[in-house]
Amino acid sequence: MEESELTRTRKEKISALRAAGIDPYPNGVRVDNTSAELRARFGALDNEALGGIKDTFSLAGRLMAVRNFGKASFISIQDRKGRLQGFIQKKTLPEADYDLFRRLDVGDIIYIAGRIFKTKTGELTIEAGRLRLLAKALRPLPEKWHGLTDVETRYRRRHLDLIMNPDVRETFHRRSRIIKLIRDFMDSRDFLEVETPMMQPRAGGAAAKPFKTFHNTLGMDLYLRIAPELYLKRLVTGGLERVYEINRNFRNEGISTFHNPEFTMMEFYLAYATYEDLMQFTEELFLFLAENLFGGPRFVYQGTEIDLTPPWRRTTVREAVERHLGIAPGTLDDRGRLLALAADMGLEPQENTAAGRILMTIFEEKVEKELIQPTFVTQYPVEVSPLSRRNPRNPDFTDRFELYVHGREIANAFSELNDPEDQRERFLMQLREREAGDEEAHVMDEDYVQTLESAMPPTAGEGIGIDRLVMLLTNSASIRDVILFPQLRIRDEL
RNA sequence: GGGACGUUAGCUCAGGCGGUAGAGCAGCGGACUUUUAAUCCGUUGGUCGCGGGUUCGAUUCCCGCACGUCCCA
Repeated sequence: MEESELTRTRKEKISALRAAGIDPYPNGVRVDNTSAELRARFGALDNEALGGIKDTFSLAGRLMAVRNFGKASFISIQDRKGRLQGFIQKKTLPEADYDLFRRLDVGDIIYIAGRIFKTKTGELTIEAGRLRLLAKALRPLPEKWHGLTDVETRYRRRHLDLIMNPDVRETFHRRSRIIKLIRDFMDSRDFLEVETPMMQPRAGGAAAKPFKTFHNTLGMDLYLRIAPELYLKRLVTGGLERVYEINRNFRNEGISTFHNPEFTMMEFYLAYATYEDLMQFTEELFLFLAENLFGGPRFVYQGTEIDLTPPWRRTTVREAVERHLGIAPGTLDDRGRLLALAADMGLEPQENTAAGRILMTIFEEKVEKELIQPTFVTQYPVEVSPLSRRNPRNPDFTDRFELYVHGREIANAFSELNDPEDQRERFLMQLREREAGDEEAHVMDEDYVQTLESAMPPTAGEGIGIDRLVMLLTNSASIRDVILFPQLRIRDEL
């Protein structure tokens, strides 16, 4: 893009500053305070009390506003904690500093130091006795009243979004806090945080298409991981017993308000536990987060109150579908009835499609979006659960649950399959699906089967989608609002 | 992949049934010592997303494309 008149003017200002012996990008300045510290210390004092304080305080940040009254000006400085007002007077500043002030633009990074007082409107203010330019901005800030609202620009120029929109800063502060709280919770349960490969020779642990890359020296294909699952279970087999990882997964799939190609997942594995233990564990974790964030189990997401008070509803996939369709319990166990139901819905399953897959299609199409309050959906078909332990009473289904809140899957967990021979059979079943054209069927992983042959303790494991959880807890409608740099198509122009 | 909507100044937005466009903020010049969207006077700034078609003439109409948002698959 052609250089704007505004930028050209600013470059001329920089030249003029340099000609006057002023470095527009100096370094080494120390700042003693943040806006919030000063506000906390002095915000409650009146001018009489403040007048007794002879110390000077310094503040650095972005110049967000200038209100000029001839020989006096009010400025607004924004740092990481908020904003504080500065008062600039010709008579209290060194002449060189005042000259510099006249050359500043909104958007510049500056430093001021001086005594603190309150204006007659009661606003806490630093009366500048010194002023420095720390970094000159060449581009103007977005409009001061409406800010930056264009969604595309907000994502592509996140720095402007963060400068202009306090809500956005708050969301990402909260995201960080949530992840810290999760770590606190996991630590309190004696878990070990680990890191496992993001680049894997086989992309296993989930049903998804991977991104592929190539290692030049090793001369081998590698895949960005779609899940850390198989590595974490190797660690459990190795005796670590309680492990978790909070890290990115990569799935080569569509992008939507709930999907980003790279997303953050916490996976954890707990030896000597079952999926039923994890339901309680999940309730406790979410409640811990809500207590810390909201002071209780209830919060509002997109206009709907969500109540995390345990115990949460539990239902099997089949019960959920039967109740939703208003059909008699057990109906879905009959393959003919199942096919007919699917056909009625226009789902067109193939004659040879596994019953479990048809059931899941109906569930995903019709039931998922109805699960508003937190709900554990259990007993997933074995066909779609190649790493889960079979239910002892009904081996066509697995001891697995997914957690749904506000119609979206937030977590997925199961009692882990630790029988190496069953695991090999499951992989072979997946291999047949893959050969039949299912690109998301699990790959064969002999190395993992060999791990299980060394005996993995009975274990339960769970994955929690951190971005989706943060969406819920920050009332964000789109996953792009909780990921700092969401994936967008590249644009040629700047 | 399909549908709807959007793309006009740095930002937020108007507008034009076809004759190359306006406002506010920002910028620039000026006034102003308690404002906080400061105010007042003056003023600069545009390949109207990109490409093609129709036309004497397209930013406007038509087609295609790009990018984005939302919805559906």
